[in-house]
Amino acid sequence: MQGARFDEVEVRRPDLRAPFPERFAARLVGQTVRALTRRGKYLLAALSSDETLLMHLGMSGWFHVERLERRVERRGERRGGLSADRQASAGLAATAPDPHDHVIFRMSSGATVRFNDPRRFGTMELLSPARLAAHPTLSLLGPEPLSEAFDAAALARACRGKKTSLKAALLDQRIVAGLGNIYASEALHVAGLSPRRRAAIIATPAGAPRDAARRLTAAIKQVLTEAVERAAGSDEYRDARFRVYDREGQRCPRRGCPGTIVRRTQAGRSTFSCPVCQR
DNA sequence: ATTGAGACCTGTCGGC
DNA sequence: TGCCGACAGGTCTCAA
Repeated sequence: MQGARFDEVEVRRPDLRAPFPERFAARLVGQTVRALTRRGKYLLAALSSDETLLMHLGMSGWFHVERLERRVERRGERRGGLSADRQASAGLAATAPDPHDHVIFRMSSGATVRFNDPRRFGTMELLSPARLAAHPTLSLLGPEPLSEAFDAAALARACRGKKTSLKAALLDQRIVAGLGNIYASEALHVAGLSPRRRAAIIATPAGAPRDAARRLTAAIKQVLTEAVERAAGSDEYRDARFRVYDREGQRCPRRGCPGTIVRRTQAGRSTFSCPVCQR
């Protein structure tokens, strides 16, 4: 998409979690994507008109990219290796779109980009610079977890005085941007911290980082870095093997730990942890 | 002001 | 085989 123009925009189902912007397709066609970036779980396409196309995948959303130059695509994708069913659905797309393909972008580069989202929790917004800057969620996002700005001091400051649990704090996008339910559990396990402890325990009353803040910050960076490396080009969600997520009743993977993974509900979400090595 | 619960929507899976 | 409830990766709103 980057550097390419929207030649055709097909909205096949305009009612995602939020309704589509007025005249969404008409406003996109003819515009060029100046840059394609990410902030937290949001994707941003900066457009030639200075507007931004803001996209979120929700729970079940995904983008499928298909190019006209098939040979180029095959070579490019070999390293990651698409799963067999995804290749099959790619072949089908041209003739019989999936009923959950809600938006289709046809780009001047020859790429066709389909946004598919069975649960329709995803969103697409088209925002002026002013409305982008004032976006109620985006403007409040915390630091990028893999940036230098995210360190033990920043995490401790954000958690200072918080009565909520560590798990809930990690899911709060204002504290750190982009962690979801899986990697919140994973990071707490790596850090050896119980998801049920109060978030405030990682900071001194003055907001300075305790050792737990250092361990947690390092653990977040570690699990995300590993996940990105593993996920590049593959179906990460289905293929991934997690330390604790979705492993209730199994042995704790920490060397020498005799614990068994438990699942508990916190703030309406499943949390997985080892009650022996996470304190 | 913070916090947790419920809502949004569809698909899948396990149990009976 | 078929039906039913539980559960799923994320926000967002509302009421306590």
